[in-house]
Amino acid sequence: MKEISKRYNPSETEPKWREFWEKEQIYKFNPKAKGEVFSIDTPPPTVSGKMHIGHAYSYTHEDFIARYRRMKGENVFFPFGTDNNGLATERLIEKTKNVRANRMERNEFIKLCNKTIKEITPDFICDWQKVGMSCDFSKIYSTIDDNSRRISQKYFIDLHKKGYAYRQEAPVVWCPYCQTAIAQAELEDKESESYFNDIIFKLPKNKKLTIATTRPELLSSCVAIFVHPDDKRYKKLIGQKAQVPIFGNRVEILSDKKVDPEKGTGAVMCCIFGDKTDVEWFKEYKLPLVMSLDKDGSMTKQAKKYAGLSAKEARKSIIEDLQKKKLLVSQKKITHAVNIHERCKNEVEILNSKQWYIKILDKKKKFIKLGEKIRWYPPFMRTRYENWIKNLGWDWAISRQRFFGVPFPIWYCEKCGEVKIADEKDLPVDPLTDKPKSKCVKCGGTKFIPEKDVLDTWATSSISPQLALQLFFKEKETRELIPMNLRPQAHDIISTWLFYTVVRSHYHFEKLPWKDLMISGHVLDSKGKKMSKSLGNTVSPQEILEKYGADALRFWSAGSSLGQDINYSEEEIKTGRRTTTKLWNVARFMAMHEKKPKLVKNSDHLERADVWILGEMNKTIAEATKNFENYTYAKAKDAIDDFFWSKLADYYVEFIKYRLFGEDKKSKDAAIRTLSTVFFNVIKMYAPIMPFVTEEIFQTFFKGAEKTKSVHLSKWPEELKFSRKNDILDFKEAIKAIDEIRKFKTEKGISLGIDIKSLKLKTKVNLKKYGEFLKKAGRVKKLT
RNA sequence: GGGCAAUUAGCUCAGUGGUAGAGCGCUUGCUCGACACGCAAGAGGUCAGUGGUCCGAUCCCACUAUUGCCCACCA
Repeated sequence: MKEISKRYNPSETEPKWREFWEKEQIYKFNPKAKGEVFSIDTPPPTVSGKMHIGHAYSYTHEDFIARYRRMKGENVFFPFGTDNNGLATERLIEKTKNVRANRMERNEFIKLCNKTIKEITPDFICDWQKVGMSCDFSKIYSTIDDNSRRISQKYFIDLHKKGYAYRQEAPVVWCPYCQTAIAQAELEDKESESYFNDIIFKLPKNKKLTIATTRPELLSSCVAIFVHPDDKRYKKLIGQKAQVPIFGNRVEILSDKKVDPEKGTGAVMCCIFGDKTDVEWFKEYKLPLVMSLDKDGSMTKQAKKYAGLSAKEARKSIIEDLQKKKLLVSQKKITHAVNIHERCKNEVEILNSKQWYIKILDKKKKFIKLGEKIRWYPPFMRTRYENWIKNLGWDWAISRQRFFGVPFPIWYCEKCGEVKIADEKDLPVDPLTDKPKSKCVKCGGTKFIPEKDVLDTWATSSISPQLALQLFFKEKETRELIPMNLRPQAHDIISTWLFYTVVRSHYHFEKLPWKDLMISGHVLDSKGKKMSKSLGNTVSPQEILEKYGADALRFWSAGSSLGQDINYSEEEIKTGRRTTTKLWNVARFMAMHEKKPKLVKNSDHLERADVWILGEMNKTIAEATKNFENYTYAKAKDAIDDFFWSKLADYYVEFIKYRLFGEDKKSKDAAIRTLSTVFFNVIKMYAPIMPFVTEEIFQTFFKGAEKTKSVHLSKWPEELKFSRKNDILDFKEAIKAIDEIRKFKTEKGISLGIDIKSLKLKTKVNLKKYGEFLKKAGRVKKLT
C-alpha cells in the first residue's frame, strides 16, 4: 500500500479523478443500460469566455441530484450542450475581435463567429468539468451545429404546418443599435432622465390645445390627439381638428379611457409609435401608418427638414424650433423608466415591419394550466411563470435581422410571394446559398427570394430536450422519453427558456417537457448586492477552484435552500475545505487500525456505542435520502454534516479509542467494523456534494468493500437493520455523565486527557459499563 | 401600481403550536494515542411591529414597516 499523505490536497487529487472518470467513462450514458432513465434537461450555457460564479452555483445543484440518482441505480441521462448563436454570441465576437457585424460581409462575420466559437468552447467547457459536473461530455450539442440547425428548422416547419407560425407586417419591438426585431422577453427597464414638454397645438378660431410629451421628435408621426372622454376641460374639443406644430397637418382629437387626465396636460398625442398605447390606438382606431423613425434610429423623409438626423439630434432641433415659434410652453425635468434591449442596453423603439411570429397570446390560459401540471421546486416560483404569461402583450417574435443564427428554412416565390418551405430531407438548409428543388406550389414559379433573417436563439434552445435526446436516441424514441424528469435552471429565465420550452413541447408533442422543475437563485456578493463587472464585486470561480478546490466550492453551493439567492462567503468555502480535511483525517485514523475495510456483518457483539452510532447513521440516511428526493439538498447536507462532525468524529471516534488500542479482540473488531460501516456510508452520502474527496477516500480505503469502479457508481446507503434498540437509550445516559466530566475539567483548566481517578470528582457513572473511555472522558460535543 | 419572497444570536442562515438552533465570529482553556484547516467549555436573541385565533403563537390569520426580486408604468 502506498504511503498515505498527511494532508488532503485537492490540487493533486481533483485532476487525477477527473482524468479517471473520463478514461473509465464513469458518467457515460448508455441508452440500453439497466435501470429506469432519469433525464435532465441541462441548461446549455451561453458561451461567453468563462464560467462565472452563478453558473458554478446553479449547475452544481443539478449535479447533486444527478449523482444521487445515479447512486440510486437509475440510468441518469445528463447531457451537456452550449448555446452559442444569436445576439449574445455576436456581441461576444464583436467585443473580443473588435469588429462590427453590420460593417462586415455577412459570410465573413459568420465564419469569424464559427471559428471563434470553436476556439473558445473547449476551455469554456473545461470549467464545468473542473467544478465536477457529471454530465456525459463525450457527446455534446451546440445550438448552432448542423444537427441543432436541422432539428431547429425541422420543428419550425412543424410549427408552420400546424399554423402556429405566421408572418405579419405589424408594429414590433425594435433595437436600433442591433437593427433587429426583438421579443418582449428580451427587454429590461432603465431609469432615465428626460423632459416633459408642453407643446401648443393650434385649434380653429385661434384657440389652443397644450399637450405634454417626452418624444417631440415624433411630432411628424402624430396621427391623433387623445383626451379622456369625461375630461370637462376637453369634452367640447372631441371631434375637432388640431394643427400639428411645425408640420402644419391637422389631426383629429379623439377620446379614450386609457388617457390619464392627471398626467401632463391631460391631452396626449398619438405617434407612430411612441409606446405600446400608441400601438393599441393605432390598431383600435385604424390610424394611418406614418413612420418617422427608420430602422437605424434615424429620422425618415416624413420628418422633412429633420430627415437623416438621429432621434436625439432631431429632438434637440425640434425643441429649438418650437421655442423660436413660441409653441413650447414649458419643460419639466422627469425621470421615467424606458425599455432597453438586454443584450446591448440601448433604448428600443417600436417600428412597423414584417416578422415571423409564434402564436402564444390565444393560448395564455392553456399555458398557465400546463404550468400547474409541472412540479415546481420551490413551489412559489410558479407564480412568476403565471404572472409573466398573464402580462404578455405580444406574440413571440422569432425573426431576427441578424447573421449568426439558425436560418429560416424558407424562400418566397418571386412571382406571387408564396412561402416556399424547404424539404425535410434537405435540412439543414441555408436559403441564401441553397435553392428550392421544386416549383412554387401556387403559381409554378421557379425563382425564389431567400429569407435573410435568422431565428431567435430561444427558438432553438426552447427545443433543448430534442437537441439533447437526439444525441443518443432516434427521433421516434424520444417521444417515449418526454416528459423528461427534470429541468434545472435559475429563475432569471423563467419568462424565456422555461416558458418557451413549455410552448414548444405543447405545440409539437402535446406533452409537458418535464415532470419536475428545480429553480436556483442567484449569487450575490458578501453584502447581498448583485454582482456586476462594473461594480467590481464579482468573484472568479476559477480562483476559488485553485485555492480551495471544487469540493469546497460545492460545499458552499449546497448550503442554501433551493430557489434562495446566496451571499458569496469565503468563510463557508473554507468550512467546506475543513470538511474535506476532516474526512481525510478520519480515513487515516481508520486505516491506522485496519488496512482492509471490514463492515458490520451482524449485531452479535456490537457494544452500546456501536449500536448508538449505527442508529444515528440510520436516521441520517433516512433524512438525507428524503431530502435528495425532494431536491432539498441543503437539508440533506445539514443532516450529513451534523452526523459526521458532531456524532461520528467528535464523539464516536473518541469513544472507541480505548477499544482500538485495548486487548479485547472482539470489542476491537466490533469497533472497527462499526467505524468502517458508518464512515463508508458517510462517504457515500457526501459523494453527490463533494465528488472528489469522496472518490479519493473510496479508492484509497474502501476499494474492496464494494465491487464498483467508482464511489459514484456505488449503491446509495440503506438503513442497516439490527435489533438492539434498547442500548441506544442506555448510551445516552453515559453521554450526560460525560458532559459533567468535560465541564468539570474545562472549568478547572485541566487537560482533557487526565484520568478522572486522580481527580476529586464524584460521579454516579458506572465505569465498568462504559469502559475505560469514561475515565478519560474524551471530547464530546452536545449529543441529541 | 400588481405579484412573489424575506425579516430569528455580531454575520450568514436552519427551525418548531408547548422554556429558541447551527456554522462563522467572539471569550476562556486545552499540543488529549486522526485532525491547530483541531478539541473542550462559554457569552450572546422581546424570533421586525401591532392586533386576532388558541389553555398556550417565533410558528396560524389580518394589518403595518423595511429589504430584495419579477412584472406593469414610458403620453
